[in-house]
Amino acid sequence: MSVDPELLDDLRARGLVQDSTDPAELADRMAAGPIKAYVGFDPTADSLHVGNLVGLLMLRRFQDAGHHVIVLAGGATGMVGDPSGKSSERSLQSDDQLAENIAGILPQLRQFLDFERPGNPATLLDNRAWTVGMSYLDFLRDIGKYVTVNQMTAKDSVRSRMESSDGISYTEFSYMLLQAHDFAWLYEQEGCHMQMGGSDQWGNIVTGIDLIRKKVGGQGLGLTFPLLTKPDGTKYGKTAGGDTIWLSAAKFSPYAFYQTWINAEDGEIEKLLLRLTLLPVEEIRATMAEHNEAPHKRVAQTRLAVELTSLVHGADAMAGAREASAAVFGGSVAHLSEDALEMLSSELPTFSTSRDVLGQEAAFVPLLTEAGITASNSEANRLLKQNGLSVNDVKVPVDHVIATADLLHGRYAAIRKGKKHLSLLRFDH
RNA sequence: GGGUCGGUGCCCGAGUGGCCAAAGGGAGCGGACUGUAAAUCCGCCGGCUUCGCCUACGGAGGUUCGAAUCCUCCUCGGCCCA
Repeated sequence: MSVDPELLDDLRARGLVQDSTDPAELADRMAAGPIKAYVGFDPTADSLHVGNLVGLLMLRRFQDAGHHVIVLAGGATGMVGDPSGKSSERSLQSDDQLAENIAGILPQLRQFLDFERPGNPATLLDNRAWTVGMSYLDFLRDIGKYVTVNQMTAKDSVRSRMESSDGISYTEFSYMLLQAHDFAWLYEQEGCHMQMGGSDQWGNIVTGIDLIRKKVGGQGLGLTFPLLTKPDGTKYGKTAGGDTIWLSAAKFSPYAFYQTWINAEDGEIEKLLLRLTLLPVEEIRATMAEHNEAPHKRVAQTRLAVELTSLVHGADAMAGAREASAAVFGGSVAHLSEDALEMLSSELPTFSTSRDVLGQEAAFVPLLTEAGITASNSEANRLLKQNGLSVNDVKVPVDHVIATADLLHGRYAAIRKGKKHLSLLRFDH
């Protein structure tokens, strides 16, 4: 099986290499033939989010280039909690919660890789398999003996926690050993010689490489990619509103997902295309050139939204999201057919309510709150005062009475909050 | 354990008896301008039956006509000493 010799250069061109072990050796090993690499994901929630996407795609890039990849679910490490990037101790997850989270992320971990590919099928492993049965004494003798506390406390995230008043529990302090053990185990048992991760994982990865050297006498490889950050420097994974951009359609709708990327700002778009899509670099450059010719056409944003939504939610869901977007932002919602509205109701936040309120004085404001369009009646009143609400694309006054005349096809009302937030009310009982 | 300083709205952070629903900044929301962009500007930004009322400044009591502001106890945290 031959490998794509361009992979490492491609990763560099995309800005996906933050740190790596000896670059020359890395290049040699990757060019010499298929190498086996892994990325681990801890089940901290019942879904992965965009922040995890970079790592998943990293594996995908390796697989596509002919390498072997292992995606590791952190069934064991998730029980302990990685202190990296965390300013305070986290509470442990209950067994039930953990099981639920694993069940949620496993399909997502599978989704981006090909487990049937002839020659180099991907492998999914759970570190619980080789950790759960290990006795504490064995762990201390076989792993702990090789790692000095000096080395562990040198790590920034550990150090800052040690200096903070809350301190760091022995449990979280030990996390790094578990991860190092994983790497060593995979090295020995699976012939997996390389670990990748976000830049906050560098310390954990290096600890694993040290362990491999001391315990097995082997030479592990490590590579980290930059964490995806927003223009303000904060981690990606959250929308402007502070909601996490989940990969699960149930937690973050394909429409909302699509819209997130459509709204990406110009200054970010090239970086996002490079790191979050599999589009060839030259094609991205060409898209950017086209975009810069006529920025208002938002070619790059559309490209990003289409690519990413298809990748994460599939072509059908992407098409639905795109149509909904076109309907919402393309023209007047009021002219849509009943079928189109029906379709929209599955994409947009839709609230089903009773026809009783129609024509009632002062029923509109509480309805908005009940429907979750506004957080409180006060907010609804405020928005109305500020001219920020429209029904079927017509701005409505403070004393608006929702009535039969507001209904589209006898049962829908499209409520727009500001410019971008469209919800549907459905009066069907 | 002793001493000392502190816990304010989503976050940071002013406020030491009435003019405090509480300065200022950030975030967020609406509006204008645009390209569903960025930047900028304007407005809003606890709740409610909104000229007023209710809830709120770690918790519980108390002093006072009146407390985020004073007192007592509790609780949590910083720092210093042991």
